[in-house]
Amino acid sequence: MDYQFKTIEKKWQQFWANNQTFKVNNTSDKPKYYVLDMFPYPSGAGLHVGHPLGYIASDVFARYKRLRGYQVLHPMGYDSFGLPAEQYAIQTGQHPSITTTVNIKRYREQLDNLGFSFDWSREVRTSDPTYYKWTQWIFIQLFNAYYNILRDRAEPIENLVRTFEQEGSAGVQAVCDEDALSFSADEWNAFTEQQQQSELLKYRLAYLKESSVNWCPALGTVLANDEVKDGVSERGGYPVIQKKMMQWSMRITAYAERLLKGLDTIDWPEPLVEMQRNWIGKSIGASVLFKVASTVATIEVFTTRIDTIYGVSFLVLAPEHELVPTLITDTQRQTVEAYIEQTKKRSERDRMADTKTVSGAFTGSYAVHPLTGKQVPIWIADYVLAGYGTGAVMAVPSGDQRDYLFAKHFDLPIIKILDGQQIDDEADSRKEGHYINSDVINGLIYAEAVPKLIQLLEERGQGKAKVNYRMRDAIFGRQRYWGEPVPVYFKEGLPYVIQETELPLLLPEVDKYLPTETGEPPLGRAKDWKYHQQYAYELSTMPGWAGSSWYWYRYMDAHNENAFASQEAIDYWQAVDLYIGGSEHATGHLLYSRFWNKFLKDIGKVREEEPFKKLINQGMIQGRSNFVYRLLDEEGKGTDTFVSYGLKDQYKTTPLHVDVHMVHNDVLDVDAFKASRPDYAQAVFILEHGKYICGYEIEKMSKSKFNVINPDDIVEQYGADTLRMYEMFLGPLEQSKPWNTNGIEGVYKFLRKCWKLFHDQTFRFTVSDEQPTKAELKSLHKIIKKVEEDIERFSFNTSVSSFMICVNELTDLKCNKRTILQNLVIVLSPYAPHICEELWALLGNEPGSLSYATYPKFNPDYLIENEFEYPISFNGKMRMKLQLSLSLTPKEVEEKVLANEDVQRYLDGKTPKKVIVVAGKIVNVVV
RNA sequence: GCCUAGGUGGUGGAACUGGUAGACACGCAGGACUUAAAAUCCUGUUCGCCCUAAAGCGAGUGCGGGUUCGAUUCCCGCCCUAGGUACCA
Repeated sequence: MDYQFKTIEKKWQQFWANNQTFKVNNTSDKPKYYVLDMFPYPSGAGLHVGHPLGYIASDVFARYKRLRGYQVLHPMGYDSFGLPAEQYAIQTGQHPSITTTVNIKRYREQLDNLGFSFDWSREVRTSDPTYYKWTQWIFIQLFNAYYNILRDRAEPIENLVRTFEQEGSAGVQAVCDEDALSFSADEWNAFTEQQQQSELLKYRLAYLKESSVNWCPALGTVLANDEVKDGVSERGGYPVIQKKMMQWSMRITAYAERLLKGLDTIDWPEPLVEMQRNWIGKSIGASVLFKVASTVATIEVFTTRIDTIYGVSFLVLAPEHELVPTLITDTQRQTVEAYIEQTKKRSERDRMADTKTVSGAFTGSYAVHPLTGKQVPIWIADYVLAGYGTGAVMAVPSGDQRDYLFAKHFDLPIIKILDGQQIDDEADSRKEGHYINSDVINGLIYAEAVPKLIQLLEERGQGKAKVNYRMRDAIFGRQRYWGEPVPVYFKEGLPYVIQETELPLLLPEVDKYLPTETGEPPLGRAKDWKYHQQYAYELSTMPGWAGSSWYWYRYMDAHNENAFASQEAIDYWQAVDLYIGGSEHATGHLLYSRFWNKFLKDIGKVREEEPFKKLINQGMIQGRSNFVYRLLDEEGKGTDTFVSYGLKDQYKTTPLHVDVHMVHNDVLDVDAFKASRPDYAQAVFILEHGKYICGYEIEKMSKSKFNVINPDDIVEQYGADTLRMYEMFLGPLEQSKPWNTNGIEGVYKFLRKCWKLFHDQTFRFTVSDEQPTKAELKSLHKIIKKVEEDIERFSFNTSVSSFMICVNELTDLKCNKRTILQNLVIVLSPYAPHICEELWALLGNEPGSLSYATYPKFNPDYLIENEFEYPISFNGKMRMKLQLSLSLTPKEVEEKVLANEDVQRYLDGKTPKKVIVVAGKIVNVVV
């Protein structure tokens, strides 16, 4: 029989499922390897050909590792809480869990079609109560913990309480809110329960705090900074405004330094590491206190250039700075208030867009320079951001371009502080030279000035060295229905977590998925949803990233009812060895996951500081959209005439997306187009060379662009093995590239050739037990080595090419030797598992045993040739080739080359300066 | 602006530590088989020059320099594309 991919693929997919071929245990003599994919959100649209790219790569790798003798954990699950299911519920009234279940079923069918080696017995769904029970459990642990700076780790909040009881707050070094109080042990013990709890909330790692949040009125929810793009919501594109609300937050800032340091210990793509570094945004500098003249108030500023302090000629505060109202003098009141009003009106977006315009207002007050004692004016301006540092800066016009422009604009003094500074046209931020006009540091250089100033400021109590981070604490609440309920109830206005034994706190049923009439989140609709009939539950749910911040541990022990995973499972699997997913999660999921992992380590539940040792970003597969060009009439309205791509510039046309399924090699199937919609039935075409040529563009794959290619269709036409190999063949894994089905024939042909190696002309299975020839062994061992090297460095595309070469060679050699083919099947099986299983069984092996076969050992002896055609170049220019034995030493090669007649003739009596023999194979004669 | 990655035939791409640039595949052209088509197989395919042929010559990896016997690879300057980020003090 010819290569019948449909029968073969169905057969083996069923076999794997029935025999649980890929089920793994949590104990084994084998070394472990953990290959993880970023689990998908099961959207209603299903998978397109772009989604499986990473899954195929990870599956190839997992299968390869299995052949190398590892026990491989390779699971899959669903990040099944999320907005689309909820939006759908709001529109239709259908419970999100139903939508989710239906979508998951479809995802599973599509995934099963591709022959992945997932251990489905470990599937997780974040929206499943047996799963989110543990998400809630982790939340409780975070609530019951604080960050001890001295020991640089999270600790139980009871430790903190004990310290407060015995010593008060004096000796405590912990990460906390700015408004944490100072008190003695006696004072603490005299606090009411309410006072104590409200103080502890300032230390907890999961805490409630009034904060300014991104509120999206249209979605009725709070969004994280990374869910807001250009002032509108990432999902849906609705406007977002700033609003003060009591919000659950995660004290991720406590881990800022560890998150930063950990980046040096993991094997991640450099761009991604860089993104996380920028996101954390560490800057080393100093904070300086400026007294406000003739008051007791002080303004704290943060600077990374403390050495420029003598160049300060004014202070600038953010318009939102809390001290601003007290600083405004009567004469300035009108101007300043007008300015504040004006900045409020400008959206974030406008403020960002126009960074050239200089604006600001003088408050009327002055601050006292801490070192010179001189008075400097205090201004407000919107180039200073309330959310970064202290919301106030010391302005040094000579060294900072923004300060420079500001000083020029408002005619403020510019003080030169370094002897070499060039400040005629712009600020000079260089640190070279010796300080001038700088009192105690005059004549010093940068490296000397900084420690001296810090010491001076510290002695006077006017400043200190300080490290500032850009990263903010992560907002953790969402005013939505379809998420994990926060396991918290309120007693006298203060939050308490529920008993662990009462978990999971189930998501209650509601009549509608909208906010209540009084503006409460949808959970407010759950009547009698109370903790012990008495206290009200928290009504917000957790954000999308909660469930995905620890899921790789649940795969280790997916059905454990007593812990999120057993100690044995965690000890065996440890951490993810290889994680494959998109780079869009750089500062979201991947940062939060590292944070939770570090916390779980601190409380002794897991053993690794970093969860994902190696990470690969697969590129996005984009769609290739096709366009037709509709002729416009004089009024600019569309007509029934369509102009071919090459002629469109001669007419007035408008481009329209056309379904790519009606286009082949950019030529439109005119009849299919006419039949596609009733209003196209009368369509007339202006053709070129008798064809209608479509334009094209590379865009994201989406329904609305009619460019979605469903993997099911490809599998139907060519089979899963072809699709798998083709996606790998398309280009480097990490690179984004448009989908183009044109080249798939080549891969399909390859698999058929493979099949033919094992069959005679009448398609009868035939192999020979004869001894393989040297040439055949060489071909085999080349591919053994190549695939090994390629997979280890994730260069899957070049492997596919090598397979093609190998099979072409074996075909030319008419090789049907059992030993060769048997090994070829093993090496190929990670890429094309179905056909390989079939051939493996045909070769007489036990069905299903291929997945755990042993990867053949490479023997370099077979690659050694006796004769080789040496390229001989003179001064780097190729002149001739020489047949020589490969076993010669470089010295012997040199002698043979120089003795050669043609070489002698070329040299024409001259003696070469030197002869270079590279890697035993290339000879360059320098004349 | 800054950070990061990249720029190679008609197309996707290969060339791993500097060593025969264009592997492999698509497409295209020509041919074989066939009544025909599909399938399959063979030949050619970086560009230019030369040519009856055999063969040969020159240029060539975004642009301009440099290091080297030798550069797609290393260094300097510039241009372009993609992703990230943005008044971060």
